[in-house]
Amino acid sequence: MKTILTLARALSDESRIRAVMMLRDGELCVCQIIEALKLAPATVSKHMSILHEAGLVERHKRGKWAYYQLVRRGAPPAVRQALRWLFGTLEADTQVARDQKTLCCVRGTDPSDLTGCYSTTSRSWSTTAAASRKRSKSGGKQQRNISKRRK
Amino acid sequence: MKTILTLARALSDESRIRAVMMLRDGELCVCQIIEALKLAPATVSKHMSILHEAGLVERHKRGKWAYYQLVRRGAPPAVRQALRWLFGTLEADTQVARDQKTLCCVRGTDPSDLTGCYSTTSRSWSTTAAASRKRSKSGGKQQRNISKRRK
DNA sequence: ATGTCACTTCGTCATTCAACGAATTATTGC
DNA sequence: GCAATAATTCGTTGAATGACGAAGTGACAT
Repeated sequence: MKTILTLARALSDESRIRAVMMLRDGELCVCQIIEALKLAPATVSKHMSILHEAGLVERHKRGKWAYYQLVRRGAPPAVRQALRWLFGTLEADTQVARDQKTLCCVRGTDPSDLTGCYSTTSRSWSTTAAASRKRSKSGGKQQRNISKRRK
Repeated sequence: MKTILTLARALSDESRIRAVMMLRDGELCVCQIIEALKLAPATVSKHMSILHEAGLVERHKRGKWAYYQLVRRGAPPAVRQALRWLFGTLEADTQVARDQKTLCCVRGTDPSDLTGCYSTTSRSWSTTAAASRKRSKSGGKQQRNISKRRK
């Protein structure tokens, strides 16, 4: 019961579902997930930790980067079944498709080129937003200070 | 995405999971679920409404009683897969087993013999507990909504 | 019609939780 | 050593959620 409750809770947040779906094509560095979700590092870290505790993802560090990937063999049936459920249901989801498109840009990039998330000269979120905007080539305006990511 | 989020949220509460598992062997009256979960009527009603909105259960009234049952055919794949996931994972769960044992007593009882949940003279939960204790071995088979007995 | 019963809905309270900035840890490079 | 970077942990805040009692709704009995 505790198992399935932890799993259901882990999957009851849109950002975490998106993160799981993003990992379908292979491991990702935390900074890449931050890029795609456009959330603060602290928030993404917490999300990944929740997914990890539910047994859905594995973590391994390489250098100063932390990479997450979906659990592989050895995963309990409850977890694998939950993942199949997700994959099957979100096959044609628009948000998932958008994220995959975003990851096409991010995946080919070395983590060291994604710097900006942790800039000390300005807030992380705004730097993150600015960086992503620069990458996506629109030098538009910048939404300040409030991020209302509520599901 | 909305679908799977609603489903995951619906299944991220222990009481609701227990309710779903209890319905595996057939429909139940709300008052029977109240008995088994030992929660206030208002709380159980809300839980069932959340399960209903997620597409996991159906509701139909007979007389003044409301019965819930698991969705049958016609249910979307996402829902059926979620249910299979639950059933498979909680196959040997101790809480689910306890509930089934409780339901052995409650299922054979006519809803009209379960009165006490809505007593106005004392708190519902304590009355509920008292009623369940009092109603030790009342025979009687599954009957329609005919109140054959007044207390 | 009046009352009772079986919920359901409403309003409230306490807890949980997602989001963030700040502080901390860990790793790399100078 | 020291600074910079990547990620995590900590502490706070506001929104969502679960619990309940009270009030409302509809069905049935008298």
